[in-house]
Amino acid sequence: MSQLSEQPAGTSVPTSADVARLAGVSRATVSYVLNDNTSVRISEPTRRRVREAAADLGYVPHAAARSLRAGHTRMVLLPAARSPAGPLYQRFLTGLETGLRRLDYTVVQYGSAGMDADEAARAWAELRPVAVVSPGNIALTPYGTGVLTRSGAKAVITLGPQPVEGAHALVVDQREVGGAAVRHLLSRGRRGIGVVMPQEPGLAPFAEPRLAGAVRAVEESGADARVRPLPLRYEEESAADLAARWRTLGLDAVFAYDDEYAMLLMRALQDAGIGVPAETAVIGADDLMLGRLLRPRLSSVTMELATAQSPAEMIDRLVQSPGGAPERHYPLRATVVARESS
Amino acid sequence: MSQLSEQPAGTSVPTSADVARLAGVSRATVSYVLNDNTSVRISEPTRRRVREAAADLGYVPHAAARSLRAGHTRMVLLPAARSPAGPLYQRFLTGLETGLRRLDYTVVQYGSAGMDADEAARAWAELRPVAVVSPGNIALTPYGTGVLTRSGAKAVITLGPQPVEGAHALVVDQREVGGAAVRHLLSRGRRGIGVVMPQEPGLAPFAEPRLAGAVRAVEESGADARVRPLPLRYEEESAADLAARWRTLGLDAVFAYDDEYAMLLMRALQDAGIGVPAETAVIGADDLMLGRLLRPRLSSVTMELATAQSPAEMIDRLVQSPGGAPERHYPLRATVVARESS
DNA sequence: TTGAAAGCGCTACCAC
DNA sequence: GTGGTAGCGCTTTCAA
Repeated sequence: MSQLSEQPAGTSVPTSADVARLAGVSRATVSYVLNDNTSVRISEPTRRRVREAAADLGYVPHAAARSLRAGHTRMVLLPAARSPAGPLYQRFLTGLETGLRRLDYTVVQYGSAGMDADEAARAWAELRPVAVVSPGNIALTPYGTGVLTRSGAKAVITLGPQPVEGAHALVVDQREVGGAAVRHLLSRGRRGIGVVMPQEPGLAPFAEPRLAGAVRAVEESGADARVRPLPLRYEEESAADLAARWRTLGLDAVFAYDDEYAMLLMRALQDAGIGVPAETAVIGADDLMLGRLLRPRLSSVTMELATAQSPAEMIDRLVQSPGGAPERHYPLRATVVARESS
Repeated sequence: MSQLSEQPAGTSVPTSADVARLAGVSRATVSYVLNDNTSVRISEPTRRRVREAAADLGYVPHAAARSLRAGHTRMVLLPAARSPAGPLYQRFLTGLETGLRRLDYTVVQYGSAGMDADEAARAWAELRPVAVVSPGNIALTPYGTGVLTRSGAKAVITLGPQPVEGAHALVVDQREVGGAAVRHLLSRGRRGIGVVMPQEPGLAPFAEPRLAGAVRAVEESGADARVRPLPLRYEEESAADLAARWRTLGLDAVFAYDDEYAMLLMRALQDAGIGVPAETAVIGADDLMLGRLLRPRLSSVTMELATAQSPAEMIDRLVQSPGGAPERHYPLRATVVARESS
């Protein structure tokens, strides 16, 4: 058994008072030393004694007590995304976390499985986060933002396809994705354009605006073209059904929602003897590696978040000067990577 | 402006004292009512007055204050997995979260980007979680588990490929995956077996044991076969290089680490004119949908966690009766799904 | 340079 | 039935 005891039932977790006792100083001094408080001068020997005592005891400050005393936390809460943590969101998350950590925030993802929106908002509020960044597929109601701001959150930010009343928004406008895809297909001379609508739950908030953007792009182009939504489940059978009906649909192109659905559909089309791109052009989205491995190589819409400030800096700014009118940012850039399938 | 004010600078967040004042009762009564404390009888009119006051003010209890008073939290902390949130881990996570929430725990993922292991453990300990479940690719040292248990964590559980001293472990023994793949290939009469070793950072803790399992499976089979590790980056170029050298390697099969690497490599082999499975058999792992869409259809090793108790129940049990010897569970079942590529 | 003490919001013990 | 109040661990003002 090591010298650091496993607290066998009786022993309790060390507090700053324990450190003070062991170092032979007061709790105030402990606090000064461990927080490197500059507004007070502590002699070097004392500092060392305190640090050693803290290390010996394995002392770790109690975040709850600290923030209770401080009257606020530095916690940024991210409701954990429900369904598909796509590569874009994954990158966003990593960047945000590192950025915020650098600014000395604590980043916490809160899983809210099986709560309704307002219930979840109250659960988040109990932690008194200084900011909440809510991904698009998590419901955040105006009531929810109210609860959060009233509980002390200085910034409530949504990432969804649509803004939420009362909250700042990084509007990831999915219409751009559909628009870019369709403009590309039109420029290739395609006029009968299918748009895959995934039937998986949770994808509708992304799929609907992509379709809307596709429709709008056709309208704006003035071309004599049409857009047709194509419901599809992420299963081979569903894709085979669609492919079997394909020639009755009179389409010569399809925007397949994303690369994974594109792969599914393209495979089904090819198996049904429909030439890609000869007879039907296919384009996906996300520019996954897998698209480059298909034959024909899959065209895709890439997305990136182009914000003036980094999201972390934006949050920091909103936290430091709260109370401004809700901001709306539209940072999504959609670009087509044309390969062989379109 | 709605009746629920946005706390314009001056107003502060409502406390139970505010609720008490508005309801004309004491803070104690507020606490009794809002927590449905049964050991004390409160009249129905009073209950209603309190609830109404709380709702009017938008009162949300302060988790930090509550747990400070209680002396413990019900927070289960999961260090956020760094790199690849594979489908297996994704499912595990969702199940764990719902299970724990049902048992009234608060589940929180803590992003520890860019901290070293011990630093991270201290950061987690500040939140005084009652349990910590650490995924495999997050480093957890014996020192780290010490810090956590000493700070009051009743259960520290690792999910990694290897157990950690002092912590309970759900050992996801990756060797099984390599073993299953290789036994399958041997049964197909293959004798020169390559094992892809991804060069991406963070995958080594998974890749190494898979290789080890592959080697052991060959030894145990007594077959006159050999295993050869094949470094590969997840890039077309790297795969093309490997494919160009393929015939010099004298291999007739490859376990490609997972389905994505398998797809990459299979494509490169085919492009280099190497027949799959005629000349070389290929098998991946994870049984992704994409494998079924390839031609030939990709064989794969599926994994599932088969635990006696659900992980949530296991955590609850460990929390309720702490202090037992570290448990080791080996819940990984690896099964081969043989398709056309092997 | 250090220490004593107040008080953050909450719950639970004990009086009334 | 309801209220007063101590005290969880921490920081910070004020005194010494």
